[in-house]
Amino acid sequence: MTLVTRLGDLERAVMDTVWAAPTPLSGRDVAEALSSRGLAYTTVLTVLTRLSKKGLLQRDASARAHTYTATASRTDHVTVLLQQALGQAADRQAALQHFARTVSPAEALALRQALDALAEPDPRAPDSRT
Amino acid sequence: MTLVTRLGDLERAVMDTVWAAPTPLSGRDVAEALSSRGLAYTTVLTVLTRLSKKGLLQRDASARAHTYTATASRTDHVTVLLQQALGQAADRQAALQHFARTVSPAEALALRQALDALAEPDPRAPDSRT
DNA sequence: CATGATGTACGACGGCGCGTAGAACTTCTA
DNA sequence: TAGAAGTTCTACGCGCCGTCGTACATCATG
Repeated sequence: MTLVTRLGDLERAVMDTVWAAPTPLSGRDVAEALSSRGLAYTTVLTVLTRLSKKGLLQRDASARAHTYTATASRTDHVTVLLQQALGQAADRQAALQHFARTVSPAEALALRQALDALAEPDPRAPDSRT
Repeated sequence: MTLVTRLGDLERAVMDTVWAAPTPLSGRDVAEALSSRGLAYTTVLTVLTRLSKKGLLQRDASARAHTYTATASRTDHVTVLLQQALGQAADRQAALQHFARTVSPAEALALRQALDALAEPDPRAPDSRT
């Protein structure tokens, strides 16, 4: 089985469209968003269906025009990709360290913050809502 | 053009073999290493050639039996994969932060160390070889 | 109710990447 | 000089993906 990761160009464009939308989209919606590609409507439908079968989209068929939502956020998806990439390493830690040296300063900072938040699991009382 | 990333199963196995070897390998060497797959010798040769064309291997044709070396270390390769994955994100920093929360404690530590080393660019004198 | 309009489902085709390998051609080497 | 050992080239099959067309279902309306 191919990793869930495998996305073609059009598939990615469709996912981007869905991810960018705040609400479920119909095939027509997606087709319109991608109108610059001059695709046949059914082409978009096919891709939508394939993405659903791959588990990346969830279809709501209650209405006549089915609507689609992403099953995972784009960030979640990227995390999966990152983990998969990391899985290719012989030495995961070494790979991470090497990778850390390739990110931008801003990204390094963001990373550090996330790690800090991990290390100090909310020192304040659980309901410090005062 | 497909990203340099795309490796098939056999291609990956071949790369793993080459990466694991301390010295350039001949087609015969690789074929032997993968003998458990019962592949024809020419199959291995074909893959070796394809990987060379993809730039992942460098061929030394000086001897009769050509030898192959990886053009990048496995860790370098993984770094490319990680960057590519990250490139899929809409918000790279957010993606990294999300990712940071998914790594193991040991990996988090390794990451932090690398980031620390980045922040404090070698306080000691350049040639502190004493 | 008859008819478009709008939608979905299914099947197809072409191209490409990858696993797989045989055949042909080139060198060594005993 | 005849094999052995290597390489190159060509090719086939399959699965994925872009791309649709067609057939069938359903809805809104005059």
